[in-house]
Order: sequence, then C-alpha cells, then structure tokens
Amino acid sequence: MPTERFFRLPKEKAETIRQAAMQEFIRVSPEEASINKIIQAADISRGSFYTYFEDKYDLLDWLMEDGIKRYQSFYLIELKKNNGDIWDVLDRVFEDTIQWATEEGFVGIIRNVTGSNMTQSLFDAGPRQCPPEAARDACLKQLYPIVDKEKCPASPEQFQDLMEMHAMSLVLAVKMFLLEKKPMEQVVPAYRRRNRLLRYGVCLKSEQAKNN
Amino acid sequence: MPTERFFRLPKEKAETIRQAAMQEFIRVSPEEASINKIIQAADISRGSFYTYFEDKYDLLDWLMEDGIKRYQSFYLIELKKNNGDIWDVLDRVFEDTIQWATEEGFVGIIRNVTGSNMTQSLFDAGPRQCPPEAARDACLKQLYPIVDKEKCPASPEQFQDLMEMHAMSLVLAVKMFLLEKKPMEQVVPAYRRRNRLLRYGVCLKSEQAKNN
DNA sequence: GACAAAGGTGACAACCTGTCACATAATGAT
DNA sequence: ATCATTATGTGACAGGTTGTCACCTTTGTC
Repeated sequence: MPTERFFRLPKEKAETIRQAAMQEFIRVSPEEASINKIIQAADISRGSFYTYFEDKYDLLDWLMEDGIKRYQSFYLIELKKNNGDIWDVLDRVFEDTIQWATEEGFVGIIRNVTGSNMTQSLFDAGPRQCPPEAARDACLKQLYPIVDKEKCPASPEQFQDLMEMHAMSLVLAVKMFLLEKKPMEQVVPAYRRRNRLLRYGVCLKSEQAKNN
Repeated sequence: MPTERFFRLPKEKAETIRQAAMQEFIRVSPEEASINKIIQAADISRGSFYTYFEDKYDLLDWLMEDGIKRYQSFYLIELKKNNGDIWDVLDRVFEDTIQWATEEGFVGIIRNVTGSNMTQSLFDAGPRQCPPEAARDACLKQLYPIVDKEKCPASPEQFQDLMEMHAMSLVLAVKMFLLEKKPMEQVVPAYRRRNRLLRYGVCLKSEQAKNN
C-alpha cells in the first residue's frame, strides 16, 4: 500500500504518477519495469518515489486495486442477479473481465502481469493488510449461501475446490488469450468446456451432458 | 540449451558448474539469482559463462532437464503398469514427484521456481527446439490410446481438458506444500478431492461418489 | 617450431535499486 | 512579521546487476 504521504498528494500529481506508471507496466513485465523510467516520465525525484511507495510492486498494487475489487465483487453481484446459478456466472466471468479491462485500459498491464510471477496473487489479492487467503475465504463465505444448490449441489468444501479450480482455469484462459494470442473463438469454448468438466466431471451421465 | 562448447567441457568442470548453479537456484528465485555468485562459486570467468549459456535461464533449463523428463515419462510408465487407470496415476503423481525431487536434491529449486513466473513452463516444457505446446500434445497422444475408457470415458478433447486442469491442480498442490508450507496431510487430500471433482464433477451421482 | 583453432578472461559501459544528509516549502504560533 | 516546526522534495552515492568484446593462453596439427 502506498504511504500516507502519497495519498496527501494533489490529485493532479498523483494522476501524473499513475499515468507514468501505467505506461511502464504496459511496456514490460513487473520484474522488468524500471523505476527510473517511471520517475522520469512523472517528473519526480528518486527520493520522492520512495517516500510514496515501498517499491515498484507497491505501486503496481495501487494501480491494480480497482480492477481487483471489480473482479472480486463480480461473482457476488452477478450471482444475485442470476438467482444463484453459479454456472452461468462462471461461464461469463472471463469474457466480462476481459471486456471491462479492455475498456478501462487495463488489458496491457494484465497481459504483462499474467506473464509474471504475480498471476495467482492477482486473483487471490485482498487488501494488503490481511493475508490473501483470508480475503478469498471471506469471498467464498459470502457466495456459498446464495448459490442455487439444485444446480450446484456442493458442500462448502467442494464449493471451495470448485472455485479454486475455476480460478486456475480462468488464469489459463487469460494466458491463452493475452500471451499466446489465441482468438476468443478458441479460448472461450475451451474455457466453457472446462467449466462443464467441473460441473459434470469426465464420468458424466449422457443426459446431463446433452442438457448442456 | 547450453552451447556446444559447454558440452565439450571436461565432465569434472561441468559438474562444478552444476553444483555452483544448484546452490544459487536453491538460495533464491530464478529472477533473483546472480550470475556473479555462480561464476565465483564455480571459479570461472564471466566471459566463459556467456560462452556456455545464453543467460541464467538457459543454465536453469539444463539443470531442470532430468526432472522434467522424469516427470513427463511418469504418466506413460505408470499408466502402462496400471492397466490404463488414469485416476490412480493422477492421484499418485504429486506425492511421487515430490518424493523423487526430495531424494534428488531438486526440491529446493522447485520451491524457488514455483514462486517465480516459470511454474507453468516447468510442466509444459519440452526440448527447447519444439514449442512446449507440441511437446504436451505429443505426450497426450501417447497417453490417450492406453487410457482405460471404462474408467475414463473421455473424448480426446475432454482428455486434454482433464490433463490441463490436473496440471494446474498439481501446481497448486506444489505451491501449497513448498511455498505456503502446508503439511502433506492437508495438501494431499485437497489434491485428491480436486481429482475426484474432475472425475465426477460437482453434480455427481451419489452412487459414484460412494464408490470412491 | 609455427600456425590456426579453440578456449578463457576481466575491464567496461550501461543499467539498476534503495538510502540518506540535506534543501526547500508550508504551516502554525507568538 | 518572524520564527520554529513540520512536511515535502532532492540527487549523489554505494553497491549491485548484465552482456560484450578485444585480447590472451592453451591445444593440436603439419
């Protein structure tokens, strides 16, 4: 989390820094990103940078905050809209997230983050105070009660497994689309097939398979 | 891949380099690993290093080669031994791989690689000449025909999805054990639950669930 | 012995990060 | 208005990194 001092900054200056940082994190992966390039573009001194942020990852956290919050609330909002049909929500979260990220200019950063060692933390992330695991658990606890158990007859434990597997499948889809640059027409069906695998398993009953 | 020149090196010298590199990649993640530390420990010059390897990742590839080959052949060998029961093989690959890696002194490297951006490439990896995807496809093509279709009634496409999901689940288990340091007694059951999820899905029939 | 080919070397340029003693600006109190 | 205090900004610096290249040394062959 950025420092108090950073949050006290005039809106305009913070915005300049935000843009300079965006530029850099869109250019290269977090590991390769250069603080020098950011402070030059933002026209602040090296010393100032380190009074605002702990390091470049701290800055990146701040940049991603909105995106992560939006992603994490997506499940809850959509599940409510959808009368608890989790399968429908899962099928849509990938395309929706990509579309939103594209509109908001986040897609370039997500591409670079996806190729780095932060992919998982992106989806696990909670406010930096509490461990990511706690954030994920809290999210699941909110979700589980409103899931339609007719359509998804899972125990809490199974539900956690399901959401864990789905998160990995989602990351895979993001990688296929943004890194391997496979077309949506290929990525989305594969992603939905994986969702169906989680729903019915490999040893599915033929009737169930046909209904879907 | 290391250079011709490296492979022409006296066995003894190559071994010294191997050990120095191991030491460094056990100490820190690939990104943090210092070529300086390696050349000092191996008592070779900076210039020499760059006539042997393209960069540190090239060296790491070479170190991991054995492990990757062993991992990739595990499925085929065990599946043959097991009369095609893929579920049994999947249930065992995690513990077996960890045990082998521990015995061979690889577990320290795997821990560090797992926390870096190379995790996936580890499991996808093929000989560097052909793209990883090709290696994975070839592996699947070998496996599919000998899978017992009674126990795993999957189409080739479904089988690919299954193995992809399983690979991710395996990485998750490795992370839980080596990075989050959760005990085997917790990681293995969760891992097997995920395998069962892939087998029967969330919408499982109660009889099938009980049989397992 | 001479010469070519193969192998080895370390100084170098160009970059990076995080820190810290200091300079400057803003604020509040008298 | 002046002074003190606090908040903010700065860039030189130490200590690291990487990849290159002109040069030196060893080896093998004729």
